[in-house]
Amino acid sequence: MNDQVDETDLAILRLLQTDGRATHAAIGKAVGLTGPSVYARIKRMERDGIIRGYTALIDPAALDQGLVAIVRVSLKASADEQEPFESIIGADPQVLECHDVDGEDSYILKVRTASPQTLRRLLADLRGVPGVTRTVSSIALETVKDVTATAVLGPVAEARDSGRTAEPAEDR
Amino acid sequence: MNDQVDETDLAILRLLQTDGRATHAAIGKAVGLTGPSVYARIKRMERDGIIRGYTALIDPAALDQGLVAIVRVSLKASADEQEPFESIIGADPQVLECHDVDGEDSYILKVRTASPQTLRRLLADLRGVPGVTRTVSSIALETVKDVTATAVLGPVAEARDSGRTAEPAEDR
DNA sequence: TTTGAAATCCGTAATAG
DNA sequence: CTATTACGGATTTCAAA
Repeated sequence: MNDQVDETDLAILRLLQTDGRATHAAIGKAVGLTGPSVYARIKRMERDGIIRGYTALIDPAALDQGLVAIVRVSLKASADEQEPFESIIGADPQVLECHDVDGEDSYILKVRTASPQTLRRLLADLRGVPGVTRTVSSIALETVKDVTATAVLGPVAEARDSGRTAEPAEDR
Repeated sequence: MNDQVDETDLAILRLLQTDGRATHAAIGKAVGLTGPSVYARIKRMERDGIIRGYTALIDPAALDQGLVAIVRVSLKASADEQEPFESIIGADPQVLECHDVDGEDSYILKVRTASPQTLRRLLADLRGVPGVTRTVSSIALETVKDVTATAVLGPVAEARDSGRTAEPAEDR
């Protein structure tokens, strides 16, 4: 499943997550390679889908999207209700995340809006989607942390535990 | 509060969110400016904190961080319990988001781990933090959507039309 | 993986609108 | 005040070994 990602690759990924516009030469100096070597590794990882792309991190407040809310959505338990919901979610740029979760809820969303009023409108839209029976919103008073960078913990090769598939973590 | 961000800036931000490594020349061609003009605008937005940085988007599975969970945390209602919690959250690279929310919960986290076992370990750490009285986890069976790009809906700091523009501003 | 090289790009400066 | 042109230096990208 895991493509070959050695430690040099991990170091490159770490640097690219810190600065997505770092030059190949600078990356090379940090990892002990030359510019073209770094270039080749990056191109390979882009081809393999390990690097999905690059993006600028924008201050949401500057785009008048300063309000964050987590929305838990309950959907009627019939298979054909998911399709319209997910396509609407995908089309709304104010919905940044949508996770199909186990447990009590059907989906958990992270949304960004300009104000409580625009959030209200968004929630009204969500509740209008066929199958949606309930939404519970939690407005973020403050976002303590919000990073996009996936943790780069170490070489992927080692298989410490590959137990079975996800079972609900029963915590309370 | 809003810095001056005109429609050209918005177009640049949109392009940079789509491709954080786009060249100034390419951006310029798209928005009708030359490379140096784009460069000046970008530098200004970086200085103003509108552009916070650049990052590569990495496939979490390639870094063995394929499991996503949303964790709701309840904290004892005393002011001095927040500090240790937030500092621990900030130090853990597996905690990607932490929102201080209103409502029933104290915090809502988004975490990434390798497996249910590592999630279990993370939750055990969280429950060990002084003041934490309860955690409720929802494991993502599938992440339907997960974007970092803030929606760029339209001009923020009011724009009086200077002629016809391609993209009308919509209030949402 | 490295070196080399060509095309492109960046970033500054000076100028013009 | 912002955009454009001009230009030296850096970077990307592709060869070849």
